[in-house]
Amino acid sequence: MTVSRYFNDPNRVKPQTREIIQRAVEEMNYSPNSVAKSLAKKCTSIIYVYISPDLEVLHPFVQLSVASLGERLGEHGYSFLLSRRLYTDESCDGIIAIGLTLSEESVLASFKKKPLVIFGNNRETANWVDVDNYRGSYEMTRFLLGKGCRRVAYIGVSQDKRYGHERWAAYRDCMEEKGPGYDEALVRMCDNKESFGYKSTKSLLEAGVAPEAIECASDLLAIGCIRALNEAGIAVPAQMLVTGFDGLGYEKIAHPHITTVRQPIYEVGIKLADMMIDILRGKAPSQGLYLVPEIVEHSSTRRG
Amino acid sequence: MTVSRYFNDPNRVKPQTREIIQRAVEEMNYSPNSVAKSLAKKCTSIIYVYISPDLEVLHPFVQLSVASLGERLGEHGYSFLLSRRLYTDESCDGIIAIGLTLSEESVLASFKKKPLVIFGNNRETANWVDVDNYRGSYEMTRFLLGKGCRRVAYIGVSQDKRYGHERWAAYRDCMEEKGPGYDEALVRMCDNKESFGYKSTKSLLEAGVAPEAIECASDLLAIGCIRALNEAGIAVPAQMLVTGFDGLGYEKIAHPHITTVRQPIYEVGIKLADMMIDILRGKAPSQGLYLVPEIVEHSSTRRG
DNA sequence: CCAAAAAATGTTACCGCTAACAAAAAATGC
DNA sequence: GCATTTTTTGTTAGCGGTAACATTTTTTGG
Repeated sequence: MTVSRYFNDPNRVKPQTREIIQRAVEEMNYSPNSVAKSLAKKCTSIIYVYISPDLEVLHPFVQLSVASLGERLGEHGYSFLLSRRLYTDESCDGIIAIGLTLSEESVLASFKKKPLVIFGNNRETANWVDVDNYRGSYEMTRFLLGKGCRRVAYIGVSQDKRYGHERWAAYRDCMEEKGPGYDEALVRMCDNKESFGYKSTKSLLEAGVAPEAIECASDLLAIGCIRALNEAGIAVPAQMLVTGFDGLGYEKIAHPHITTVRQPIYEVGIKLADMMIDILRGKAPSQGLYLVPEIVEHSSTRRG
Repeated sequence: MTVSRYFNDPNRVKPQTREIIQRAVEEMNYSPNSVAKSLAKKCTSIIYVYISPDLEVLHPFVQLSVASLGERLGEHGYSFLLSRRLYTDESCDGIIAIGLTLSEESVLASFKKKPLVIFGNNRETANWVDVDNYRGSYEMTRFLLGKGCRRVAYIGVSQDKRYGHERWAAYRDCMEEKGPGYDEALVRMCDNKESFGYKSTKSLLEAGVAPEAIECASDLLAIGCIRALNEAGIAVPAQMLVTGFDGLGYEKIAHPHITTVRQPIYEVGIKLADMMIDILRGKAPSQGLYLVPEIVEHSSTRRG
């Protein structure tokens, strides 16, 4: 009846009637049933956000979903249903997937009915947003070379993580292209944990390769790195520059604060949401989007 | 028709028919529309999880909701809709609220239609789950006294945070009841940041109050505390014991690893979910539930 | 003041499922 | 084989909205 109009476009009911309805609504504490609405309109205003169980719960990308992604969807009138399982259920308007593994990608087939946006560069299947790890890492190496360092050591995350490989490859390429060349003796690869940063640094020091800077593939590694340097009596940044990667909070726990490559995870969330909304509104979106991380300098590379 | 039965209880259709349906389902890639189901059954299998915007996005309690709470709800067939705004919309079976402020509590009135479970000890309004900060802190002080320390210093989180007050009060009471009494000279209150842990420790050292142990109200504070001690050449734990509170990951970044009071945030999520499910199943639940945090000893208090 | 146009409201069918009951088919017992 | 019970399937109405059209009321203009 007219009440439906009242809720969807109050201007389309006569002011008098509007008041009558308003009073009645308040009196009976009525609010429209959005389930019925969804059924009738064949859209739910719900976006299904899938976070791969492969991602640890404490992963910052999990937070991203609650933060910027959720906010942005909310601004456009969408709710989001978080899940760590794949449902075939389709009571949503679209799906945003975070941290998809290859095997999970196959399940996407069954999801083809609904628009899909992925965090990660799935070049073929769907629209995606990703952080350009390669470029961030490349620029960090260049940044250190620009500071006059020649012997830049690298503590990387082992290659079975895609981001670990990308960051390392960028370091290698930059050392080749803009620096003194790539030297394996200056490189250590390990798991992304504080204690491995510590061990790798010790290993570098013991090897006597005498670097002028240590570039770490994560802030966590850099924290361990700085601890090892402290123990060895090597001052940061006076005697050694140290850099990290991520910029999600850990860089400010260490002292000195760590110069890092800040991953724009909030922007990722925004872009994921925007891309989805564009699709739902019928705009043909860009197929893929790389976000460029940015170097944030702190005291671990500031001399004088 | 019979298809509905097939989906809800396959045993209630004849095996032959079952196969026919099965084949048809596969052929047309059919899956039941859960929106229509919700409308007909008048329940949605969706739990609305409200996280107060007052909580920083990076707050571990935000993660908890994605982790254990979400998992548990999922196990029982519920999805959860995360939100940082209060909707009057009622397309959910129940509401779980995290980090409610007092002003938000008033909005609960409008939510009375749906069962509500709160993280925090709202003694009056609703069912709740909370962590017993007082008890955790009390036991930590006792733990240090039990190690033979008499002069236990305290770096606390300022009192405008409820947990800050509770933890401090427990320290005070324990020092009174089980120790040498409460001495304000041994206490510093500050914001919950690494740098304030550092400053407060310096302040304690400069004041010459000569504590044997420093109890910090959070692991973050303890990290700063250890840094200050390192700088001053005071060895932990050899010359000074240090403890933290939270046990959410930070305690393992510092060296030595910090003895802490682990907040059972995963259990909180489980309990919140269980409480909600109990209510939805018609069981009268316990009104409130305190979860007891637990001391986890690491090397920052281990001598010999 | 009346016809025509515009604004406001009402009517009907349907979104896709389930509950509750009705009917038909199969199994059982004597 | 027939009545009775049990199992299986079908029918109907309705969940609470919306779209599309129909109807009524109000406004407008000459």
